[in-house]
Amino acid sequence: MGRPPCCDKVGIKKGPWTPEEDLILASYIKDHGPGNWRSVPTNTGLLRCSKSCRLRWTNYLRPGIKRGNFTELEEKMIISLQSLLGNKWAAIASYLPQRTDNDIKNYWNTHLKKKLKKFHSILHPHHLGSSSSSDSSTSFQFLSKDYSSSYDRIRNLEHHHLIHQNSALNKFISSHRSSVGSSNTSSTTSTISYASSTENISRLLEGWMKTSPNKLNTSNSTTLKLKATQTEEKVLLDGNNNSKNNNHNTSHSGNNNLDDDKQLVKKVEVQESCNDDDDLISNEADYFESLLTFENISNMACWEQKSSSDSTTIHGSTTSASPEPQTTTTTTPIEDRVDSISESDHQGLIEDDQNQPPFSLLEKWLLDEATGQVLEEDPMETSPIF
DNA sequence: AACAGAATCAACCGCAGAGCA
DNA sequence: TTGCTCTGCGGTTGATTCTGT
Repeated sequence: MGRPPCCDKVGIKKGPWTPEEDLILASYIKDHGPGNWRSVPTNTGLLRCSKSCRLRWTNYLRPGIKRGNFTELEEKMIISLQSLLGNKWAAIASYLPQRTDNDIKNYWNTHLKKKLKKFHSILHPHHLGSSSSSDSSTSFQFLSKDYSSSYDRIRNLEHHHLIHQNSALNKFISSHRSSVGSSNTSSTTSTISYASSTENISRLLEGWMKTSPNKLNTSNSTTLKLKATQTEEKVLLDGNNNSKNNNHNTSHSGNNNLDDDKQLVKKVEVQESCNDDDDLISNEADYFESLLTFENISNMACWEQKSSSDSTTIHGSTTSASPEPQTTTTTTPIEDRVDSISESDHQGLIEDDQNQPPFSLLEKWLLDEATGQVLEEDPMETSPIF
């Protein structure tokens, strides 16, 4: 005998959620925590099925969700992860904790797929129109393939690149996995994005944050996390820029050949796309090439390592997000390189943090909100989802 | 200003795996 | 072991918004 049916199909409301429904759902989850979705509609009186409630919560109401424009960093991470994991949006989303799988999926389908297709057409102008047969799950793969299929030498080069990428990215992923895993149980999840992304709900729930226990600690960690996040993004972006600059001023020992080859790739691309008419396209090519570089992926690993060390630096002993269990596996030479890059950049990270750009108005508002003290323990933050 | 087509994204649908009775 | 529900995921849809004419 199984369980009783989760919800009647009759009388179930569909379509967009109203603010009132959001309020009811958020209030309920505030009191009871997420989970046990089957009981949510009956206990709240919402005429929604449990599935719809869960979806609404995870994709919209859940604290910590960032909405709106994707940063270049996020974009690159999505493309890289998609190439590695395929259309595993939930898995990809786990590396972008502030984004939902739905959001990432939508962004991929509406933006990135087009960009990749466009880039494909740059590589194969004579195939214009035929690339439409490529589906989203393989678009990055075909992109990568484009590099390798045309020129044997480039193929070998790309093979090496992929090895480098996978090594570095796996490192990045494994360290991030532990980070994500531990942050799930930590109490330092930022509440900033929640306020910024669902301000309507936040207003509806005014007083929630201000009456919940533990807010002081959270506010500290929130403030610091905001800074940390800014730093992380800056570092990675700077890293990418640096890596591009390093094409001309190679500073990574052992990368000379790769850099030379990359320039060769670039030249070939230029020849192939000689009919393309504007800087936009060449910029796109640069952009996508940067996605394929070892340095790019390396920087992700560096960024991850930095962020963990940064986190301890910034959080100090008070609100450290989670002891980042750095895996101490035997490292390959490539990983050694990644490590050395990371270490050498560590100091720069701290400096970066000290040179934070001024907070935006919203951030300021949020900081004020956070330092208004208020914060106590948010029931949400103890939930496994966060 | 009005319309059409394109773009966006919240929400739905159906499936699969895990867990429970 | 079986049959059922719950939960999560990926693909798709359709309403809304944006943009160009």
